[in-house]
Amino acid sequence: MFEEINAYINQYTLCDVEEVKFFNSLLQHKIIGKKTFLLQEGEICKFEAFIKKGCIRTYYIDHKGAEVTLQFAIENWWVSDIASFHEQKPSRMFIETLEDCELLLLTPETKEKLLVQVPKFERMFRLMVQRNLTRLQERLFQTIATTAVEKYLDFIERYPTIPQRVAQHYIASYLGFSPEFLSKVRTKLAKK
Amino acid sequence: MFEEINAYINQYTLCDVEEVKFFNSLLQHKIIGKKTFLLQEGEICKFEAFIKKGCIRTYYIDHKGAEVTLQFAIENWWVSDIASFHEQKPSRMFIETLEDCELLLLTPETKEKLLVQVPKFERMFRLMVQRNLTRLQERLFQTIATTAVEKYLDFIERYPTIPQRVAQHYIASYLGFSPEFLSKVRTKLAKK
DNA sequence: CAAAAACATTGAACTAGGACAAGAAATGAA
DNA sequence: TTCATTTCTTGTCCTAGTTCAATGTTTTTG
Repeated sequence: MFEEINAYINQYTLCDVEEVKFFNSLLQHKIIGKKTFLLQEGEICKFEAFIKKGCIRTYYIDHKGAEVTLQFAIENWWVSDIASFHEQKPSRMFIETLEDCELLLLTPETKEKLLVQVPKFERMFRLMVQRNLTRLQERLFQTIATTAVEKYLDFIERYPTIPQRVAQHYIASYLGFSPEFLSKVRTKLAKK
Repeated sequence: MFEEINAYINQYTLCDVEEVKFFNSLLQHKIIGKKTFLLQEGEICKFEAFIKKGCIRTYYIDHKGAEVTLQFAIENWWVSDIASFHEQKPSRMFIETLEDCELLLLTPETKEKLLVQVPKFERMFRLMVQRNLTRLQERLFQTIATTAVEKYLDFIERYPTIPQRVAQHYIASYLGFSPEFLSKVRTKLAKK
């Protein structure tokens, strides 16, 4: 049940058996079907979810009604709206399963319990957020500085398994352009 | 000397006098003139700098030679290349003073010492990075989903003091468009 | 397995913003 | 206080990406 997540945390902190046991005891196991919302705009995010199985997408809706995908998360990733989760304030985003999923959840309460009992997890979460931040800085830079073709090529190189798992227009909404244009980019690349 | 930074950390954690003293003892005071690089691409970032006085900008240079500004930092903000600092690997970015500055610096060593001696600082740094991440998520969304006019209006509302302190073309490079176009946006807005 | 729904492709007309060039204004250094 | 440098503005032409609409394809569901 906990192999994947324990392997994950081991990348960040070395814990003894008791600590790992305690950590595992706090996790809530959840199975959920595809095309289901874990969070919708306006709700308060009650979870940080580790994905054991499946694929999840987080996105915003802009004032013209268009979706902007923030993240695709697959096995061994975490999903949450960090701001909403930590400050327990209404979220601006949607979190939706794209496939049937198997998740392990922390709640604000269990996370807090964990951090109080085993403070070394503070460091792990800090490092996780730091990586995330670094990645997002790169992505912002790319979004501003590169062309559609470059963005697409970088995406399929960086996340080679995602295109096989999610609809193409979701990828367009991640890269920041229209589905039609992504289609044109792809045919252009295919011709070469 | 330490009023500002101690007020800053008090927002995040309550420390007793001894802890604060220890924290302060680790900080290195630095005065540095304007138009000076604290970090250049390829170098390893040796600091996290708290700004007591002055204004600093961090930016990337893309493969066409154009600058993309990641952050303007002023009094009571921190600047660093987090990825380079923590992993002690070469940076992709430039950090440059725009005004004469007075800084308080942590190095990888002093930060580590602090975290070992006073682990509650782990939490503070985690929360700092989390806020940063949240803000960057919003900014990415905005970059993708809004027009130049909207971006500019949001910028001057969010950071009203920055336009008086930095050259306009830096703001353009933050917002992700050309200086000429920002100028046109501004004249258009002025006419209304 | 058929019908419906969701998704992808292609083309034509359009637009937000870019690139370039030239001049005006501000800042700064001696 | 002048000359040089940097910054800002304005105009013209150009292009990457959008929008809309039509058609084809794949997936889902009853």
